[in-house]
Amino acid sequence: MTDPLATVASRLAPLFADLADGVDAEVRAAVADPVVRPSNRADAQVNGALPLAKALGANPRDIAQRVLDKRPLVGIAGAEIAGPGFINITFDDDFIAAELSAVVDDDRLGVHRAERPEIVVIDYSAPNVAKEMHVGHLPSTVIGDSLVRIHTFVGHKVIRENHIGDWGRQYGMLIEHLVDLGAEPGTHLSVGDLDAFYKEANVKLEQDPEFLERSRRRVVLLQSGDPETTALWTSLVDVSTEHFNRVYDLLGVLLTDDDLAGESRYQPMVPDVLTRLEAAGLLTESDGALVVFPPGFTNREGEPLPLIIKSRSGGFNYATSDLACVIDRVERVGANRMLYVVGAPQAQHFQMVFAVARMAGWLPAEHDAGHDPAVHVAFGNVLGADRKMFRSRSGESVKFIDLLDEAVERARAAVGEKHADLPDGVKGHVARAIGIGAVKYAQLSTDRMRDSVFDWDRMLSFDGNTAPYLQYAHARICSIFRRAEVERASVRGSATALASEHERALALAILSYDAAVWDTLDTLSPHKLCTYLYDLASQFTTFYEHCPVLRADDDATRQSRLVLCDATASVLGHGLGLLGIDAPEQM
RNA sequence: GCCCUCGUAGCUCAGGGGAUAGAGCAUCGGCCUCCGGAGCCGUGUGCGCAGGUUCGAAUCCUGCCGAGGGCGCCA
Repeated sequence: MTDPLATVASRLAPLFADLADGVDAEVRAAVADPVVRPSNRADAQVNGALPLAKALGANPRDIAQRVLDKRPLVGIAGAEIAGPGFINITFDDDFIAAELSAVVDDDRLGVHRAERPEIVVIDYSAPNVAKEMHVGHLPSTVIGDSLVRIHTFVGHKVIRENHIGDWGRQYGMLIEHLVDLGAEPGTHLSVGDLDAFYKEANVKLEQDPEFLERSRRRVVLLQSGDPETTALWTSLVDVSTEHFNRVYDLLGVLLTDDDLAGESRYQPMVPDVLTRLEAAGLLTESDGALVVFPPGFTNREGEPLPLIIKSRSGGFNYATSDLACVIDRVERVGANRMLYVVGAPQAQHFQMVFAVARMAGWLPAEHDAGHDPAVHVAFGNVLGADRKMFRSRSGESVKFIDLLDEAVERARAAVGEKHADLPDGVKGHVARAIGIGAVKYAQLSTDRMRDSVFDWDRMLSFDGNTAPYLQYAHARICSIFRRAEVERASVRGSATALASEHERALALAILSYDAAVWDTLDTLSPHKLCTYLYDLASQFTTFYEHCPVLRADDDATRQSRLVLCDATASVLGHGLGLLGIDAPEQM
C-alpha cells in the first residue's frame, strides 16, 4: 500500500476511533473515519474532525488539536489546523522519496493485492452467432476486458465468460438456409457475409411458408439433439467464432475459444432450475406459464411482474438460462462474485434474475467487503456526433471489424504525417496501437453509465484525455532514455531528491497509482483509471517543461529526475496495459 | 401510469458530503532558438428548476422539467 493518503488515514484512524469511543455505536463507524482527501491547499486534507466534533458536541479545532497532539504523522508529514477544523497535510520530502523508491523497485508499482482473493466470473462481449459483431459490442467487450485485467492484477482468480447467443428459435431458419446453400454436415463453411446470410434466411422465413415449416421442424430437431442438425449448427457456430476471433485479435482482448460459454451450454441445466424452484415453493402458474414473482416488481397495470421460467408454449427463455448460469457459476465454478457487463436496458431483467436467485438461496454470501455477489455492470449507448445511435452513413449499424480497420487506417495516416521516418514495420505496429487504443480509451474514459459519443477526431487527438496523448507521453519518456543511452532499469536504485514543486507533484501522482487502481476496482469504473493516467501524464508534462533532465545542473539531479521519468513511464505503460491498451516505445 | 439511468463552461467530459467546482477542445491574448512544438502561460463562461437534510450539498432526500431506456412469455 503506497497511497500516501491511505498511510495518513491508517495512522489517524485509531486516534479518531479513540476519541469517538463515547459515541453511540451506530454513528461511531461513520464518525471515526478521518476522511482524508486530496486538497488544493495542501497535499491532502483531513476532514474527520468536523463530524466527530459535532457528535461529541466539541469544538472541531480542539478535536483536530487533540489528534495532532499525539504526533501521529511524525516522519510522514507536517500537519496544521485550518479553517473550522480541517487538518492540512504536507508530506515530508524524505517520506515521498522513500515511498517512491519502494514503488520504483516494486514490479507491482505499489499496487497492493486483494486481501482476500476471490473467484470472479466476468460475463462480457456476448455477440450472436450468425451475426457480425457491431459497435454495440464495443462497450461490453472493452469494459469487460479491462475489468478482467484489473481483477487479475490484484490477485483475484478471474473466469472469463463470453455468453454468446447460440441458441434459440432462429437457428431453425439459419440451419435450413445452410442446407439450401448445399452445406454438408461437418464440412467447413465459408459464409462470406454473416449479416447477409442472416437476412436472406429471414426473408425466406417471411415469404416462403414451406421454409417456415422446415425451420420449425429444424428447431425441434436441434433441441432433441439430432446428430445431423447438431453438426450443421456446430459449423454455424464455428464460422461465427472465427469471425469473433478476428475481431478479438485485432482489438487485442483476452477472450479465446476457451471462454465461450454460450446459452446452449446451459440448456441441459434448465430442468434443474425448474426442479429447484419448484422445491423451494417459488414457482407459480400464471397465464399458462411457470413463473416466479420476485417482490417489488410491477407491470404497466401495477400488478406483480413475473420472471418467466417456462413459457406457455413450453419453451424456456433467457431468464431461465441466466438462472442456470448462476447455479453453474456458484456451484461448479465456485464463484464468489459475478459481474455482468451488459447494457443498461437490461437492468430490470438482471434485478429480477438476481432477486429470484437470492430468494432461491443460490447466490454466494456477501463478503465482508460489503459488495454484492452479483453485479450488473451496466453501460449506456454509443452515439454518433448527432447524439443518435452511432450508425454508418447508410444507416446500418457499423460493423466492429470495419470500425477497427478504419481506426488503424486513420492512425496510420496520422503517424505517417507526424513521424514519417519511423521504419515501416514499426509504423504498422504503432498505427495499430494508436488506432485501437484510441477506440478503447474513448470508450473507457467516460463514466460507463452515460451514453458515449463516438468522434474520430477527438479520440485520435494527441491533446486532451485520449489514448494517443498518454501513449505519446510514454513514448517521449522512452526516447529520453534512448537519447541518454541509459537503460531504464539501471536508474532504479538511485536516490531521488524532490527539489521543486513539480518533482514533488509528479512523485505524489506516481504514488497514487495504488489508490487509482483500487478506486477503479471498487466502483467497477475504468474511467477512474483513465482520469488518473491523464492526470499523471499532465503532471509529467509540467515537470518536464520545468525540470531539465538530460541537461540537469548536476549528475545527482539528472539521475534523480531519470528515476521520476522511469517511474512515470512504468505507471503509464502498466496502467494502459490494465485498460488493454499498448504503449509503444516510439511513435 | 409505474420504475431505472442521465442532466456540470459554447462543445466533449471529470469531480459524487468538505474550504475558492476542474480538464481538453473552441475563443481571445501572450511566451519560448524547443532534452520529440503532438509545447508553455494566461483569459471568459457553468452545477436543469424548486424545496429539504447538514456546521457544510454539484454530491444525499423529495417534487418538477428535459433526454434516453424498461415495464409477462424475443434475447
